[in-house]
Amino acid sequence: MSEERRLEVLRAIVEDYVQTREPVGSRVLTERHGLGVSPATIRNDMAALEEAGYIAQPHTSAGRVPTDKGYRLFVDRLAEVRPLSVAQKRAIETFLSEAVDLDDVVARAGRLIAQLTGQVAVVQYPSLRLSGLRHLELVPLGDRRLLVVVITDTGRVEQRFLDAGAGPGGPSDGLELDEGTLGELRARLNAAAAGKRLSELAAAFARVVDSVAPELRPVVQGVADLVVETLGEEGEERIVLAGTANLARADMRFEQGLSPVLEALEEQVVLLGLLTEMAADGVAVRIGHENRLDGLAETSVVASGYGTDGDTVAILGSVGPTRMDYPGTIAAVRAVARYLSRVLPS
Amino acid sequence: MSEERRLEVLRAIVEDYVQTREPVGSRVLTERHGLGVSPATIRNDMAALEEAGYIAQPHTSAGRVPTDKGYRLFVDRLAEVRPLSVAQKRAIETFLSEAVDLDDVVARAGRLIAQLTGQVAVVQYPSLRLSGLRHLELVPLGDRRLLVVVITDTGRVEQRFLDAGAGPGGPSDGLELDEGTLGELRARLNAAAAGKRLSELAAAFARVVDSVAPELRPVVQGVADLVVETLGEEGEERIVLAGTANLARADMRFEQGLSPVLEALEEQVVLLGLLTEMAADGVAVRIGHENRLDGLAETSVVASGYGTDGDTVAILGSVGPTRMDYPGTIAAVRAVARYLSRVLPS
DNA sequence: GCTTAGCACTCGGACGTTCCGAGTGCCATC
DNA sequence: GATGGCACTCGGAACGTCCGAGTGCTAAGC
Repeated sequence: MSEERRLEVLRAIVEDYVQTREPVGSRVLTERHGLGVSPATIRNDMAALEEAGYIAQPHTSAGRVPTDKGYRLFVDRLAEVRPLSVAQKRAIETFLSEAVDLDDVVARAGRLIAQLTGQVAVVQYPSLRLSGLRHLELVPLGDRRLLVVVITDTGRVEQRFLDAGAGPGGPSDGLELDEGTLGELRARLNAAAAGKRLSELAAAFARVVDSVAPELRPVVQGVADLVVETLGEEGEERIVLAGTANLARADMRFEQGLSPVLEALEEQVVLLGLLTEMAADGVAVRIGHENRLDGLAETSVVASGYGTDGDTVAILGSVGPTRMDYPGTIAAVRAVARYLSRVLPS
Repeated sequence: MSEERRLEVLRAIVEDYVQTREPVGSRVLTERHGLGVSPATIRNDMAALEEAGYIAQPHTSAGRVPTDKGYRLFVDRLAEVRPLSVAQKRAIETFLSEAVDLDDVVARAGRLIAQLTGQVAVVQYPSLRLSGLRHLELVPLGDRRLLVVVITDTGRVEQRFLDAGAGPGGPSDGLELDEGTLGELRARLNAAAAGKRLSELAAAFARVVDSVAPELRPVVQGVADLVVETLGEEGEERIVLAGTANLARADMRFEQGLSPVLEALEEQVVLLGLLTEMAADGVAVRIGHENRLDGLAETSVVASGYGTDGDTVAILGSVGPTRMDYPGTIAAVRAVARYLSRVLPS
């Protein structure tokens, strides 16, 4: 009973099951995959594989089905990379390069993954915390309110309102924040902050605060606080989904129904946590119960980071049933992550 | 056979069916709703209602089920408005007012509707075409590229790249778009455009183009074109969904499965078209086949416009099975639309 | 003229039984 | 160690029966 053949049997089971969605028995295994031994032999191997926890029987007198552990072994040792076709690669490249802005880039990446994998795509916007500041804009709204617009070097644009009259020691009622004053502030703040990461920003702003006229300090401080808060805020991470309809396709029966799956996907905070955990070099795979979320117990997640110059600024991936085409999904996710990194504003 | 009682019977059928999800027969009708007549009488009325197309039998020896036409009559003439509780209203108000920016407002509105109706929420971002321009920002990116940021009076922020060297008669290679020049342009453009709607913008910009130094004209023209294009572009309309998981709940069986429903909801362009069609004073209802989308043949859409000062700038609504609680859904959609209008930046 | 009681009729779905075949584990043999 | 043979299990399809909800119709009643 060679160890090698046993693995071969596992691979055959996984591939067959992924394709047919039926528990696979010893006979079809010998017929459809050229294993060159008899069903009885296979049965012995299967018994061993079941003993070791790689496969299981839904019920007596049914074929075998891979377990999470079985898929894990398959992904780690048995799956062969299957590169995309040239046509597919070109399609990805052109589709992404036609995007008009960051929203569009992210949306297109999602649609690509959903389409290539036939599953649900998850794409995180470039994280604000990992982005540098490109430009800071102050827009007077009248009534002493300011609109602060933060533009990052990853292309995100965030806006916040600031009540310039608020806070202790706010400017006296007579203070005018005219376009000239604002322009000066804008120039100074931008000069101090350009290109800086969150960790360096607070200090840079502090120096600006000290350098302006005393009556302006509260306002500048307010702006500085708001910017730091905006870039650092956990809640501002954003995720988009695509291809949810794929989950409802007939060939995607989930044991527990898809309610829990959809619910898990809607919990953006939790989902984000899962993705963040998965950040790693290259593509990471979480199978079934490996991701702790109950709703995703019957699903696997294939994810990869992306970002300019090897800097990971966010994560994207594909979610599907544990019984998914791992090689294909991994190839698709990797390809989209790569092209996305290339297209991002640098 | 009074006309009045017949309508009463229809109302009872709709209400009972919505609640129980079972075809309703003549007996339970007399028992559960105080109609004061015998089952046989009801049967006569039912035969008439069926003849007129308001109800139907799934099969012989089953009770009756309302048709789309029946729901329509119910909504138009029989449904009583059921105002939300004070607690609910307060919850809406506080939850919306805690939003930190437009994205957050829209997302929260969606979650509210999804939660109040137990269905899928659809919320459109304030339409760019219906928004006025609040502020225009020009950010130099070096290499003669500009980032043009458009901020509307509805709070949306859009960004576009502009290659200032492109186009016929572009600036000579030596031309520097320094901060000073840009500042001047920014001020002029904003002065010309502030508060203007799309229709008036082109003319206003044209005057600015004429007033600047000849070598700057191509750049200014480029910015003007880009802004007009951005505000006018159909593709830039945005929609978010919330509560998709509600569709998968056990009590939401669709005849055709929910695949077509999810697919229809993912087709943002088509969905947007549907919502736009529904724009009207107050809340509009589309029942079953009334909305032409095949995927939504088994669903109804309840939608309402929202916007400051009675100006409708976008639409939001709820999508659920035709067998939905119309009074409750209508009340929820209307309430959220109202509070949203109040919270929007004015 | 509308309402009602009575009654024959229909039909979907629940329930019980049978039957079949896929698939297994084990054992003796090669 | 691999294989053929064999008894065994069990899920699910197929089929028949039965029951009751619900109907439409007719004739009698208010």
